[in-house]
Parts: sequence; structure tokens; C-alpha cells
Amino acid sequence: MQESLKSILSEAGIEDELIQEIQNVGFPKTARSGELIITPGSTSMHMPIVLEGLLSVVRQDEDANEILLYYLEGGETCAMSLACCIEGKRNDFKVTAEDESVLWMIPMNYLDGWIQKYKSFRKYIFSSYQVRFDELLETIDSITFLKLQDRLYKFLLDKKEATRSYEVNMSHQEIANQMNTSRVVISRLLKQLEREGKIEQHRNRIEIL
DNA sequence: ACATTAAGTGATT
DNA sequence: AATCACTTAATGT
Repeated sequence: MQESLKSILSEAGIEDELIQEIQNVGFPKTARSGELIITPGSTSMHMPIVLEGLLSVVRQDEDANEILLYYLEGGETCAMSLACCIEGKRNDFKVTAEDESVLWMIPMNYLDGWIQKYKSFRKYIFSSYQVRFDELLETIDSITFLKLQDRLYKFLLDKKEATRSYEVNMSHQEIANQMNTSRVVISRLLKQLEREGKIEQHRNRIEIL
């Protein structure tokens, strides 16, 4: 696990000195599949780096409406919790482990200093923002310009990409929640996709063809 | 066998 | 595309 942290960081161009520090002050956190990692309303005191597994970042409003923003995979860090860290604000999103995951948690009080001291760290943070930002743009595009059926198909393909599996183990209800629409609508659209031969349905499971 | 939860469908707005 | 009301199918106890 220390190894994967090391290779992730050096991949990102971070010098050995800082890698050493990150290893010293951080600690590992494992999450079971389905576990909530960041809940809305909490204040995060740590910046997480994903070492293994898959996390989903979901935006939530006060009526518990939800919308999936993006997935986080190995090597990535959560830009949103970072922003919260630095600003000391409350989170207004939730992060869930979609899979057995391992995170490396770094106490936030180190971040400021590192950003000042290490150009490579600054670059790492900024580029992870960049990546997140691009993903958000894509999500916005999809919400604004795609018909719901295309959005749904894209949702499934993204999930496939993220999990590297042709199986999506979600109920219609869960999908509807993440896309902020109703279960009935999802059922109808999935049925259509099935008729078009793009997917195959089973209970609590969808196979992408 | 029965209850519970998931999925399918027509009608209406 | 959302909601209602209802049916049917799958699964757990």
C-alpha cells in the first residue's frame, strides 16, 4: 500500500522529500463497498488521495435530491473536499465507496505549507482540479444537452468504464436517485435500451453489451 | 405460503 | 418527462 502511494505520487512528479513527508504525516483508511466516506454537513480535516478502489462524488440538496458528479479512482484526489479543507467550510456533497477502497488521508494543516514550498505539489493540486473541472463540464453538458435516454446510456457506460466491468449492479431506483429522476422513467428507458439491444436486464443488475 | 422489494405498464398531466 | 395507481415478478423468511 505504501508502494502504491509512492508510485502514484512520483508519477505525479512529486519529489522524494515530499513523498517521504506525505508518508510520515498521513495514514491509510480503508472503506468497505457502499460505505459513506464524506457526509454532507461535515467538515473534512483531511485531504484524501485514492490509492485503490472507486468512489463516487454525489451532490445533494436539502430535499435529498441527488446527482452524480463524478467518480474518483486510484491516484486521484477529491478537489471538492480539498476546497472545503482550505476554506474550512462544510461539505455539501457526499462521497461513497463504490467498491473496497483504500485512501491515504493527509491532515489539512500541512497543505498550505506544501503548496507554498513545493512547485510539484501545487501542480498536482491544480491539475487534479483541472481534471475534476473537465469532468464536471462533461456532466453539465450531458444534463443540459442530452435526452434522458442518452444520458442514461452514458451513465451506464461511465459506470462500466469506472468499474471496468460490463455489469452494473444497481436497482432502477438507485439509478434514478443518482440521476435525479424517477424510478418509473428509468424503468421505461432501460426497457427501450434493452429492446435496442444495448443492454440486458436482470434483477438488480444490468449487463452492457 | 406469505411478505417485501424490484420492475413493468396504462393513463393522465 | 413526471406522477399515480396498479400489476407482475423475484426474493427473503
